[in-house]
Amino acid sequence: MTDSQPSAGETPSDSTVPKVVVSRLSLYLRELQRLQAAGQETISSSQLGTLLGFSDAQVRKDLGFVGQFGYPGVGYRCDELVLAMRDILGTNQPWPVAMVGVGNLGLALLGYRGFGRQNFSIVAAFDADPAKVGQTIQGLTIQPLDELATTVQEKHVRLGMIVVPGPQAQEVSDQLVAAGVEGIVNFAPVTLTLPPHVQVVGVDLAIELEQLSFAVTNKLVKTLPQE
Amino acid sequence: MTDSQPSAGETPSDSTVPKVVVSRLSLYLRELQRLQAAGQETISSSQLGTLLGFSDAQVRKDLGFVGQFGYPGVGYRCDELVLAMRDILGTNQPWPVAMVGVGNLGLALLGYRGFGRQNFSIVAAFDADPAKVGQTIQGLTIQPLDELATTVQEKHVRLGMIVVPGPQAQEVSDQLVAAGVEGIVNFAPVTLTLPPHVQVVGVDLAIELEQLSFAVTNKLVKTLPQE
DNA sequence: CGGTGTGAAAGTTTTCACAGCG
DNA sequence: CGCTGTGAAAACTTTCACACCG
Repeated sequence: MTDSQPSAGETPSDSTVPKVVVSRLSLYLRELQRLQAAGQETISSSQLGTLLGFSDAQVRKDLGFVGQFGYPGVGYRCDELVLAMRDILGTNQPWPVAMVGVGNLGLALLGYRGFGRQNFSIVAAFDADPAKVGQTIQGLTIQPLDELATTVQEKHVRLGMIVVPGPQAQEVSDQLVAAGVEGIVNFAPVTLTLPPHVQVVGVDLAIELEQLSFAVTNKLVKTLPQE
Repeated sequence: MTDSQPSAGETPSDSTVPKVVVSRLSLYLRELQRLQAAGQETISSSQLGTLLGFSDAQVRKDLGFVGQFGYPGVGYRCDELVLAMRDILGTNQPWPVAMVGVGNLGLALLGYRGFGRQNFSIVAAFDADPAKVGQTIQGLTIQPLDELATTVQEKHVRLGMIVVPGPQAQEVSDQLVAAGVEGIVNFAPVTLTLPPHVQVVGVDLAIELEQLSFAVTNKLVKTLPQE
């Protein structure tokens, strides 16, 4: 019920940035971090675009949605832009995440180092299977689901990750919402019904392959960028 | 784009279907398969749309891109539409997949049952680590990378899955392309450079979380559908 | 110069609205 | 009737092109 308080600091993050633009911002950030690590100081929109398969104009327009970062005649300073993108995408602050479902995939995600790089960390893991509860993995003790609400509170968890089989996903999702998470990554192959104030991103591995089988079958040369 | 290909035919899969439409077709198929399993015979565009968070018009337009499947006054017959969608997306035929990189995530994907459901099966797994080569997992013996080309040929592999760390991904990708795969799912957090006839879908788990942290921070209520 | 930021034009996708059909 | 398929309108996104800047 509270109003929205963007307060993102200095960026004009008021207006709505199209979703597709946000997804490209993530790609820019990923590439910029690589360039930065490689010691590159500055980059132009056309260089960055070429690296990712976009036009220079698109890079500039996209960045224009969230601020003004460039130096005419020079381009963008990598480290400055990395900082700005992280601010905008939210990864300058830590994000404690709760995972539900510690099967094959859950285990793998617990061990995935890539999350930490962007300030996400899985701080609690839950499973409905009593045989799994109590086991310690990657330093985390698997908890029963009835501890979810308390733990979310205690550990200031804002995001949940659903890694249970499809048929259980909606119920888990309801529990995460009741516990107060603000966003959910859903690895289960079902569409979740959620209150509108809870954000969701779905990752269905079979669907990704399906997109590919369509593209291959139809020899789509159409679009370029990945992810 | 000028004139239309008036009804008549069955699958006018000639013209280019926008990428965003294809991704929704996958969601329709997923939902339809669930409905079918639940015994539902028919469904209208508005029911299907409601289930997924789309408008009825969008469902009809999307389906209109790939054919004519509906019965006025009735809707769509679930089993018919499932078959048609699978034909279009390519999952009525089997897709043998080669996986490269058998770490945490690779292991989890090897055990993931969801692929089989859509006719994908991982028929070979490769790793550069000599300690892993020769191990048998899920009935598959891990092979060295130098066997990639031969195995791709022998097993008629058309798709590859890259599950190696970022720095190795481009090289692996080059090898997959050289071996003749037509499409790649890339789980490594880098953008690959590929010849234009090879299709790619990128899945970067950290980026998915990033999209969520942006959405949560900016209280985006904007868009609805997942995946 | 080389390169940004940005209006205006072109192109694409979504929504509307309605004829037509079983 | 209820619901599809589809042109036409509206909304949105990308590309173009150019003023301006260091």
